Amino acid sequence: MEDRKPVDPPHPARDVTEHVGYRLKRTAAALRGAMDKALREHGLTVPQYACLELLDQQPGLSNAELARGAFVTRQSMNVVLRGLQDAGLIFRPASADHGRALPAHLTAEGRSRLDAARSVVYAIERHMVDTVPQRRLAALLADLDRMAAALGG
Amino acid sequence: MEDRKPVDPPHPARDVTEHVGYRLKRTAAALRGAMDKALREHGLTVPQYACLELLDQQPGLSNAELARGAFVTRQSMNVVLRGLQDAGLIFRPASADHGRALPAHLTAEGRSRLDAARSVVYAIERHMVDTVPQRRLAALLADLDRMAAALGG
DNA sequence: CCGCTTATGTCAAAGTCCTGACATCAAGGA
DNA sequence: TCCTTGATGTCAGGACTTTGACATAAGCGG
Repeated sequence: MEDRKPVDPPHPARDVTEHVGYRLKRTAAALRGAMDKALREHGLTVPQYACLELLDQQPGLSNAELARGAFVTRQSMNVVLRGLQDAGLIFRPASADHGRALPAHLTAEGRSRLDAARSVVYAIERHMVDTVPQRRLAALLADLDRMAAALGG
Repeated sequence: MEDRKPVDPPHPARDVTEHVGYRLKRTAAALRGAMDKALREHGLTVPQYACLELLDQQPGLSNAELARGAFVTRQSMNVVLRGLQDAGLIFRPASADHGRALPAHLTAEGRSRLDAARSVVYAIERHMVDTVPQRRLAALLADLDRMAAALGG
């Protein structure tokens, strides 16, 4: 145990840029920026795209459920939904049959717009993921999950 | 039917929540939320804390340099700096001797506030990092770096 | 020396997002 | 039954961030 010569303690690195949190934010910011730039050419924002993607895979999600899925508040998701609805990309019934939750669904145009945007987003993600060794990918996903769970995500 | 065949293709997972980008955003959002809640008790926002941390390790950074380090625009960082300056946590000379960049420095109060906030932030990060197996940590950092670099971060 | 490029700080305007608050609705227990 | 709890949709206000633009200043090559 005393053969350990580095003066700096291994855990709290002296440089913040060495911290996991900093790297995490850095990578997330880079991904957000790349997606933002690519989606702008398709007339979509990142939250809008996330909303469409969620609705494609789980039709009928309510505003609150979409908000949790996109990691924003209900209020923010509400304006996103209004925008998508005004653009004719999604459809919501005027009133709910059960409870207050209004189930949202993609329109035909919404689905085609999503397909177009999906191709560029997937290309970005592919380019990003291809830089990590394939056999580490599962571990990476698991680690991200564990960290999120530890923080109450 | 055969035993447990991988019906879903391994690469473009059908469920967005399986994508690396989604997990990344999820984890980053969880960390941001935890930090936001903890820092609020210290009267600091996350960008303000990031700014103090950067200035502690690299005194004399300019507005633009801090903005790049905190992954925000120069305009946003300018607002952050004004707030920190009004609160007496940082100090900037009124005019620059060389160029237009105004080097910022922590005040004594800024340093003490940072020390207090740092303890809770480090506790959060420690709790998060402790969930990933120690021998994977270096690989995790490397993978995050590679992904950010691939995206031009 | 002069023009060009790059980088910086700043301002104005808009958009985005969150906090706080309120009313509604379903479910469960006293 | 009542009513407490939890979840949802919505509104208003403010805080934060970004986009676009402009003027200034250093570096460089002609």
